[in-house]
Order: sequence, then C-alpha cells, then structure tokens
Amino acid sequence: MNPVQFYKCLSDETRLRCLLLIQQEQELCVCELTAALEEIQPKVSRHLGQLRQCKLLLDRRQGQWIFYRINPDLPDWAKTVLSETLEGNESFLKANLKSLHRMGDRPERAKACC
Amino acid sequence: MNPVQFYKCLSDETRLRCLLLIQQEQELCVCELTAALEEIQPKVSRHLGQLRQCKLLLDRRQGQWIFYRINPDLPDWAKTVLSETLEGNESFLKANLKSLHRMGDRPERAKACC
DNA sequence: TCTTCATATATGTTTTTTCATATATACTGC
DNA sequence: GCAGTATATATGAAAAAACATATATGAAGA
Repeated sequence: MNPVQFYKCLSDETRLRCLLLIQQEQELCVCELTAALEEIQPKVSRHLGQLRQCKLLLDRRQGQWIFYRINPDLPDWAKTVLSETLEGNESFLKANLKSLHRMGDRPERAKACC
Repeated sequence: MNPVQFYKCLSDETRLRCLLLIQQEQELCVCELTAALEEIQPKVSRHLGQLRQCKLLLDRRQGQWIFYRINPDLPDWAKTVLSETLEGNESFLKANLKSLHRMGDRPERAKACC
C-alpha cells in the first residue's frame, strides 16, 4: 500500500466520512452511507468504488444490498491511522451518525460467509 | 485541524516526502529537501509554503537558510499519524535519505532561539 | 416492476507544475 | 562602510493535469 495513494483516498470529504463511519460501525451498505452523508447515491457509490479499487474497503452482496467494510489486510500503520483519526475526530462524524440512526428500515445484517 | 485538510496535505507525493523526511530528521532547510527529493526549488518551496500555511510545519530563518520543522502543536492524533506513517514506510524514503546524506556542505544548525 | 447500486459522459473546479523574477542575506574587494 | 555579486528562498502568472460532480442510464436481485 503506497502511502501517497492511501492518503489520496483520505483526502476527500465524502471518502473520509465513509471510511470513518464504516470504521465505527464495522459494516455499512450504500444506502446507509447515502443517508448518513445526505448525498446523492451516484456520488457515494463512485467514491466507494474508488476505495474498493484501492483496496481500503471490501464489499459483499447480501440480497439487494452491498455492504462495505474495512479491508482487514491493510498494513498495521494504515489501520492505526484510521483508528487514530476516528478517535481524534469524534465531532467530525456527529451529524452523520445522527442521520444514520435516524434512518428508518436499516437493512438487516447476516454473517458474511461460512 | 480539519482531518480532510490534514489529509489533503499528505496526499501529494512531494509534500508527504517532505513531511516524513522532516519527521525523521527533526529539521531540514529548503535546499536540503530540494537535494533529497531531486526536485526543482520552486516546486519544493511551493509545497512547503502550503504545509506552513496549513500549520503542519513551522519555519525559522537562520542566516540565508530557512529551516522547517513539524509544528509541535499539532493534535495528538495527527502526530501519531505522522509517526506511524514514518515507521511503517521506511523504504519509501530510502532513496531520499541517501540523496540527502550524499549532499555536500549541509548547512550547520544552531539552536532555534534564546 | 421496484429497489439498490454502478458507471458513462460531459462539465466545471481545483491542484500542480514550470518559468521568470523578486526579496533577503552573505560574501568579496575596495 | 559600500558596491557588486552570489546564494537561498518565495511568489506571480500561465498552462497542463487531475479530480469531483451531476445527470442519465444500465444491471442485478427481490
């Protein structure tokens, strides 16, 4: 994982909020992120696609939903960066978490596999 | 310190190399960084100017040289990000450190003040 | 068919890069 | 001390490149 590429991923507001929300909630689907960010779906989807392509996120389909989670194979330094950023910037996500939890009908999660 | 702005600063190759070199060496002047990166002076200077404006770096003049160092007042999470990134990416800087140490006539450092 | 999500295209905006030049300090010989 | 010159750094302006966005559309699954 090239650190420049890694930080390019974190350097956009939409992408950083997605990453930190997922870091906090373990796993979120596109419609949850769309609601949390109050952004249009193609915008969110496009940024998630980038994060997936750079291997910061993994996705899995469950029925009609696609859930994204942090790639557990990220190098340790990158994982530390994400968790430190989340811890040090709670207020940054406050409004997004509020919107997320206000969302009705959040999709049910099943175990990823096995 | 807004985390998006912070990561925008780290998302450029020239800026990230400068930051990590300074993190490792405590303090470097523009000509040392120019030599380490093998880039032209206005390019390096521009990026350092940005990092100073965003308050990631502080500068001091000593004679004809201007030395840059990490701003000690950065929030803890940001300091941790920088040190983790340095530790986790030693090889990223290898060539730059080699160029730096190969540089003849590096400026002498005096104590910053007092 | 409806919902969820992804992607293509076109467009606008921001960022980066370079060159040329300005400013500040230092040095040399008088 | 004073020219004149050299070195270190910063910055204005213009061009190029990279990036983000919106709209429209497509594909997969319930």
